Amino acid sequence: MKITTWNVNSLNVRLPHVLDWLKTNPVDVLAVQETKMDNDKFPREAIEAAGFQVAFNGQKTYNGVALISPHNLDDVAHDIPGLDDEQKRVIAATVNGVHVVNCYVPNGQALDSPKYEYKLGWLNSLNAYIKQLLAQHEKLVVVGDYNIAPNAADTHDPEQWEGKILCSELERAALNTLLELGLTDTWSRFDHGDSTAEDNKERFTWWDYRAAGFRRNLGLRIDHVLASDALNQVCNDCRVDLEPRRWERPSDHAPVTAVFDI
DNA sequence: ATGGCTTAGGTGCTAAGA
Repeated sequence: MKITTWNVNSLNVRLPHVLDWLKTNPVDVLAVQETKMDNDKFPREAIEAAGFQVAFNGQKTYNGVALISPHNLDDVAHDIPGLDDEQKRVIAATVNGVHVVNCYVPNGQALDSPKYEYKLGWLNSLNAYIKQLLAQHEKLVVVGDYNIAPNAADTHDPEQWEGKILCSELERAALNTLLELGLTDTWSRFDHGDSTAEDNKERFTWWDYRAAGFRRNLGLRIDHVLASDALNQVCNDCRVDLEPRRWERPSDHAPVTAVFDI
């Protein structure tokens, strides 16, 4: 079973990329973030016509998440229970017995921004939600754009990013709390080359559009596939696909796929 | 050099992303 997370940065713009990528990458679940469209604008027909089931939770202009699968999406759930949040950032469903939670974690903007407080509170609520789900689902994956680089090596320039948004102590602590509930960052288990090599793009999932960020590999690893113990034990790969980042008019994020022997 | 580019909304610019 293959499960992919991809921040598409507008599904309106990126739908052709998504459908093209799925043709050559037959994954079991594709979790997308930043669809940036209301539910009544969602291209359900185009995705279903390509042979997929789809569930979506969107809003105009900002945020928005969706799950795409060739299999049935069961027990679809939206948002974080008990969290009063206008922003559409979470959708979950069960696919072939695996419960998949797709998250678009708030960016936070800067440590002195109210958005940073929102991000930390949001992560606190996510942790409580995932704790409940882990008690209910042995096979659980929590995927998405976390907007957190877990370690210094997950940035192109650890000195530049030290303590900055996406890399701050409290953000990393919130991610660690999530992992300590019983999840593993599957990417970290596999070899991705020299983590200090400037030209190694395999270690990042996002590159700034500005200043030729992709060519110069000004990247961060902020998109993750976290797996419960039962799934982690049968995970045999997790890696980023750089190809769609090279296509014309790409998303600034690349897809990350984990493979499970189930 | 805290900019660089890309998106949405709306039609000239601002806001937001990370």
